[in-house]
Amino acid sequence: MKEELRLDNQLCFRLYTASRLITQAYTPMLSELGLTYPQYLVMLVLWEKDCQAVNDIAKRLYLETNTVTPLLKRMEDEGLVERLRDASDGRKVLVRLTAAGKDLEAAAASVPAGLAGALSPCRSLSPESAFNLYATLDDIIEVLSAAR
Amino acid sequence: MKEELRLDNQLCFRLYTASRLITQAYTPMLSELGLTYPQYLVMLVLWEKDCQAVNDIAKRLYLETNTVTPLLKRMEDEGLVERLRDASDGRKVLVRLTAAGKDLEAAAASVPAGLAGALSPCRSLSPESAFNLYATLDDIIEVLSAAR
DNA sequence: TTATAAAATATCGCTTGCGATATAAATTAT
DNA sequence: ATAATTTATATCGCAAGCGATATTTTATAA
Repeated sequence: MKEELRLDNQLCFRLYTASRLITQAYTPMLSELGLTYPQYLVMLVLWEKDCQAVNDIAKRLYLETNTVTPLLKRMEDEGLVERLRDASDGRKVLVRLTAAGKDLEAAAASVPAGLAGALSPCRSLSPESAFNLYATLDDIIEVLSAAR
Repeated sequence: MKEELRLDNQLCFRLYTASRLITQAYTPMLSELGLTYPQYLVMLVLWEKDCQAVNDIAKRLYLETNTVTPLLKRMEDEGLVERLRDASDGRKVLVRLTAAGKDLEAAAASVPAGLAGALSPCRSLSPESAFNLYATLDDIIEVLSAAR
């Protein structure tokens, strides 16, 4: 068979698998907070800057609004956020943290360290190589998101 | 806010985003072949070695059988594979390429080059740094899949 | 001003992905 | 040999993720 079609030669397959496995590593910690992984990402966005429009959140996460809208509705049902029309632009829906949503940040503070613990056996994640990994992934993200 | 909770400091978010964007970069090429990205991965597995049990395919892709079973059913409906009980072990279902599934390999031969083209503006994907990226991702995959 | 276009969000339909669980076949223990 | 366990696959329910499309509001053009 063609060498290029070998699974082991696929960058995408590694990214896809590593991404899924890391999400799974988060799951037990996040389920204690009552969050899924994409919901956690939304919370990170809102903890950085509260009260953002749906579109702003979607862009920040490189997701489409048709993914984010139902996600936010579920989070509203959970009492994490509230959604309200922007008075100055009736098309926009602003998403704001509830008190419970704000409180969750303190509980989430230990999550990054928990994940670092799960990844600690990775010898190839030295500070230097992690830095290189970040740079390469950022490069890929920038190139492919610009192409869209 | 805590520095560790900043979205830009999340390795996982980069992997998650890069993975999704690369999958999207594949989509136009794969839809010409009538494949989704996970279906393409199954085809890569079967082109390497035809006639494998559901479980073997799932393990190779680090997926659960409850993901792979319906995926394979859809591929059977598309006429890409056929599924048959293993005569020597009635629990197993063997998955075999149809003639159409085999023929698709030739048409897929240009896909890796197409993706390489989409990624070609990435200056940080030199052969050397791609090699490092592979090694780091393999390390993460090995550590996290062993932890499960 | 009125028609047209653009922007923001939402809806619909479909495929993944996975935890929990069920079913059937093979293996092991008693 | 029969019961208990393990293995392999499948079913169910739910949350993403996204292409295509609809709806509403704002901005722009005629």
